[in-house]
Amino acid sequence: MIIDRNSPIPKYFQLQTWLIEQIEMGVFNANDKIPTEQEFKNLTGLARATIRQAIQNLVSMGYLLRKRRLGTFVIDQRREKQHQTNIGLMIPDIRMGNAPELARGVEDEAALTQHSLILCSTDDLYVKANFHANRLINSSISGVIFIPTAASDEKNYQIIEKFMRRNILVVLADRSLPQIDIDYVTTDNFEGAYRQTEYLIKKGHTRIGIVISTTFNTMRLRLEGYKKALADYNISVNASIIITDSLPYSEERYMHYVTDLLKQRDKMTAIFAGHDRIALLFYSAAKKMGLSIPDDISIVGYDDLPLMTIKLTTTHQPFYEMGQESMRLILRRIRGESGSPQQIVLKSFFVERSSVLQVGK
Amino acid sequence: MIIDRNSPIPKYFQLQTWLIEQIEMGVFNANDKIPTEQEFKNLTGLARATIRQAIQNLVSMGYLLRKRRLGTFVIDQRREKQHQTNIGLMIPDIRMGNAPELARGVEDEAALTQHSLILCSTDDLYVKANFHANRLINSSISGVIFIPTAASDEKNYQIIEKFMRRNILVVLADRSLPQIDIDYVTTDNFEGAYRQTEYLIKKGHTRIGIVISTTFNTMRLRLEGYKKALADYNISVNASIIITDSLPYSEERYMHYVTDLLKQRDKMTAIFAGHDRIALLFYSAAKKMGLSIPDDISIVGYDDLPLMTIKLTTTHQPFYEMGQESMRLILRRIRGESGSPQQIVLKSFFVERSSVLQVGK
DNA sequence: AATTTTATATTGTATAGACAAATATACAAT
DNA sequence: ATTGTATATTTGTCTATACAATATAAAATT
Repeated sequence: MIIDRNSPIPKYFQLQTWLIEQIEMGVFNANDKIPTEQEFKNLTGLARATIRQAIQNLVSMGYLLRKRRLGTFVIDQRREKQHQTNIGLMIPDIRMGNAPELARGVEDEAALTQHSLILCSTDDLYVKANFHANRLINSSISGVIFIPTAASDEKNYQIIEKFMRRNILVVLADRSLPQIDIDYVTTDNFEGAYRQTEYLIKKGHTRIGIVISTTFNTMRLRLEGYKKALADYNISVNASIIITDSLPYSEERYMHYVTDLLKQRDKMTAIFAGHDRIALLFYSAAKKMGLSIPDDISIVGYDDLPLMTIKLTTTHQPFYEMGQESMRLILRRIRGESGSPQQIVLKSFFVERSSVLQVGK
Repeated sequence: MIIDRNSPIPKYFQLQTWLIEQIEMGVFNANDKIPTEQEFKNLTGLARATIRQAIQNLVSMGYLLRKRRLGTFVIDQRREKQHQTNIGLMIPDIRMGNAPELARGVEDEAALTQHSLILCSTDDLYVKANFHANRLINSSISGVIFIPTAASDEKNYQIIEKFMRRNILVVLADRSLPQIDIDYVTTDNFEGAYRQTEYLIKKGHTRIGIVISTTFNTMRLRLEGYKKALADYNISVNASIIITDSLPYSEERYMHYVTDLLKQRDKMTAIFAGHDRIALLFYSAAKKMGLSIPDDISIVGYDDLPLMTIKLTTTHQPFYEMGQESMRLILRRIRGESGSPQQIVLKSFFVERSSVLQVGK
């Protein structure tokens, strides 16, 4: 039976753990009435006070609710979860690129339903992500928006699983991971890059270089988009002006690539910079080498950072909306919407400024 | 005595409320031993089980701690507060200027003690600040770093008081408020502006204009620093080239001021832009008017935004450190450090680039 | 049909008493 | 000096019992 009278474990405690087990195993479901004190007395042979002690403990632990004359009922744990109103945002660095836009999108959407945003910067490192994950789990969040780190896919899965094991909702933003079926929100990197490369071709450019990191699948998709556009227009490219690097972006390293490429500028008339910060390196390097953009070389970027005075032709990614959508996904799941994982791909748009010259004709 | 035997209020409840009163009134202090069950029995005439019921309730409410053989002790509520590990950051907009730097400083410092940062953007509006304040209070934070909004001082006080009434620690960052004695962290805006103006003077400039908002005391201090430097060097200024505005910054309005000022450029050789974003407007406007910086006019900014390609001479404000210091102040208070409110003024430093020309000589 | 009363089941409050477990302290034995 | 033992104290566990309060459901009354 439920109670072992020879055990040194207190009887009230035996009853208490048995009850918790039943609830967690779903034998007693949310809002179910559990046996009355009298029934437990008959069931276990314990004194009413002992039974009360067990039940009372579970009441103060939030498992049970007692109603005079009516009985004792199991509290809906999911409902309780709705009262947890914190959402984690794990982002490489709030100071980087469009991270503030994304954060603000999440925040505004969260505020609509009285949710709060807990900010965690991972610096793209597994160790930091893991550290913050543990903290977030401890402070009992109901969901997390996670931008995978630059670590291996395996490591990123570990982080995600850690959340999922604890019933914390996970949405990936911007970057997705292969072989994992989970809600995510990203932008049309392939299409955006295709569109942008096509624009260069239509501006008369055929010799188009690219400098891009391949750390994240977003970047790899941009590279694919660039290649597809060239293929579709039957343009073959000199492999020496396709510069890729699997390590995360660093200014010094990329400054080398940029300078190298500018030195071989007889090989090309335009360059696709993997993102706006790389494009800016071209502006700096060009200035040093006495070159002018777009007169000596055309440049396109990607991201549309707020650059104020530099008129860079680029693709705007809707980071604010990405934040909003990620948050909306989590909220829908919190509300109990089930169904297969959703992949939301947001439209980016091309912004024509004046860093590309019309050539030929 | 403690228990009224004729009252319809349950006796255990009477004892319980009496105990809470004693604790909250400080009759029983943190770590004090309260009477034993036997003593309470003699004191109140209640049965031991009834006394236990009262005490047990306070244990599960977190007021008391029982130790076998030793007795029952009052838990240090302040110590307990350390277990609430969320800190609010109320900032105008995470996307604006150096807000991400500050947020990251707060976050990194908070992470050291396992604290989390809840991000709230106020858009410099009282209503939003109030909305977030209510939310933060509900999610039980232990402290808040508040950057006062552009609303009246009175309204800002209301927000602060709301937190203080609930024993939530408040630290002001960047902007301080008059007539309120509270912890704050800011930078040496007066000195920074003085230093910068002095630099212009030493570069041979005597006719120096300024465009600055006076909404916040940080800005007013910069204006004071500018005026003091000129006075110290016996330079009198044409009031028409001192342009101030008490409304919060808006790009369109300031573009007018900037353009106006550039049109009267015969009146001056250098301009002190209240902050870097205003300085950037000068770059844009100058470009349109075919002017060159610094050849036609010298510009200094303030803030040291990451501008990449523009070589603006400006003053760097240590926003990351400001975040760190704000967080450290809160942590010290959480740890129970008392003492009068602290005002921390961080040193900013002048960054000489190439937006100022040597004149005269 | 609507209202009031009554019965009853269930939890809530309260008492009395007994023994168990733990631990600080003092003291004894090794 | 360490280890073991005894003792007193305090909280912990458990039983048995009694009556109170409350909400539902059934019965009685209007």
